[in-house]
Amino acid sequence: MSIDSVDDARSEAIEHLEQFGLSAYAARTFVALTTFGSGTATEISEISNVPRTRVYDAVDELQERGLVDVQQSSPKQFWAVSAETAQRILVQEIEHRTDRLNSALNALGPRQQKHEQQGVWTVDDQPAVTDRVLEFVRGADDEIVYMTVEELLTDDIIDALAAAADRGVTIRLAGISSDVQELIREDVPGVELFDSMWLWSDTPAGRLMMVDREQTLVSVIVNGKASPPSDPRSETAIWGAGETNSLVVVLRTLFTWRLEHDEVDD
Amino acid sequence: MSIDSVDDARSEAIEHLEQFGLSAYAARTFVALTTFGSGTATEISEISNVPRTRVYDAVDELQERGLVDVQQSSPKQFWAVSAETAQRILVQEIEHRTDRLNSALNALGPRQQKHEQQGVWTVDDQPAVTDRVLEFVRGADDEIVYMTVEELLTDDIIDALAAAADRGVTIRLAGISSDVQELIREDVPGVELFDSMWLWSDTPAGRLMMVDREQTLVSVIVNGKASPPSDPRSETAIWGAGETNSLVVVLRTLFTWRLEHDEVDD
DNA sequence: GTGTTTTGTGATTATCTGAGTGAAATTTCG
DNA sequence: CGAAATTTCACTCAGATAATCACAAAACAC
Repeated sequence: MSIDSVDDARSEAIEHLEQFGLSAYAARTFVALTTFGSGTATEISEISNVPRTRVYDAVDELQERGLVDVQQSSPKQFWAVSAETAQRILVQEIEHRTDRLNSALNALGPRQQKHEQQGVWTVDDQPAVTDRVLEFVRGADDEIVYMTVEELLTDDIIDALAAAADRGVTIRLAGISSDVQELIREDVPGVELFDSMWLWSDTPAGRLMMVDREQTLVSVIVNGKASPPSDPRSETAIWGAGETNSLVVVLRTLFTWRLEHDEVDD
Repeated sequence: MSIDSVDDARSEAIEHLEQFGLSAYAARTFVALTTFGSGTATEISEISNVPRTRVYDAVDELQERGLVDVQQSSPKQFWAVSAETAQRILVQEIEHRTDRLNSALNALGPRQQKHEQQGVWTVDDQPAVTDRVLEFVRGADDEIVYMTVEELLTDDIIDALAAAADRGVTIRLAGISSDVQELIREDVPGVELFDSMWLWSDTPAGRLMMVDREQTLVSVIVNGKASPPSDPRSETAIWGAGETNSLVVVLRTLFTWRLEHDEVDD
């Protein structure tokens, strides 16, 4: 293990600890202590570059979080919990927080979801688009039509589709190469696969979906812009909901025609 | 649901969102949007007290985290994801972070744990003490002696003890009322229970433990100080490790005598 | 089409937290 | 007791973020 890789790990650990709400001093102190297990303020200061006089504050902070124990002697000795224990402590804090956040948000009164909407919303970045797709799939009652390319048919989406199928939702999938079709059939029983070459046969792909004929989403990969090989996950989507929503109307027309036409071939 | 309870939930949600790294404006904007589902900058400003001109920055921040979608019209409309989705997004971020943190910490080189130590370390607050107890139990190889009162024999400790018993560690427990003894026997097969009235029969209880005869921990409940009914979870412990550690030597002597003496009665 | 209001963007100021520094108080040890 | 180290405390400074303001662009009213 080279000096650099240790230094990298060190600064990465510090960075992440700060994101858990620790001060810079506390984070650096903890990392210093973790490499040794224990040490005095002077020792900590030397390898962490934390001013010696402020090590004590940093340790106080860590102690309150249960990450460090102290030996009441002079000079004081400080001891850090193991990486595993630290992780356990931090994760537990987070879980507690997410629970409280969730109940607080729900206490604000469940708002009226879905239903009629006028405009069209835009979502940026692939993870966010995937989130929206998942949300739609999870809320589906009757039918899901989903056209995409394999790169965008990730495991979490397949799982959500399978769950929807389980509760009786009709799944209609398109855009899958025949190789993958078999796999999908196994994972999502009852899925209905149909061709879709009439669209983006070779274009910079995206997704196209309709749920219960009243929610629709269209996305495109937009890495054609500045730097093609830079970030392949730049995707932009628009979506709309409601019987009379313009985007819904357009896509429903398209899909309906396509699906009916398909039934003949099938 | 009264105004106050809604307000409470609101500020609590804001507080927690900030702890996830959101700015105050972003947090308040998100909460405002969550109550409505969607709205314009002016509407958001009115109920969130975020300066209208700053709502846009706040929304940018939320958009980058995938918590809000935008409608490109004038006036712009903003839409917030559901509480469930928000939680999913945030938890996923956190999980990613803890993974990276853990590997970074482990990359710092596993330090030499346990072994000979000179002094005794002090731990404050009940959760932290429990953490240390758990750490000891998990690292036990041969034998665990644990004396405590029922309040401090929580489920996670019982689980850890059961796991230790599974891998062949001898468990010797004391301080349990006979009512609970039966339960313990079921959860931790092979556990050895012995009496302990010679200590703290009715005193402000604590814990006393020894692992592999080379790690020991003593704790006391200290709520006798300022306000008795204030915080019942104020516990302070000291622990030490190593064959020759003074605390270990003392406790080992006590325990050894006690255990041998006990065998006769048993 | 023009004047007025609303909306969006950018620049500017104020406030606050936390990093960094240094001076006193305490302790240890010769 | 005095010197050196340790520990605590008070203070300055910088960067971030909250808050305000000024202006351009768009929508609306008439």
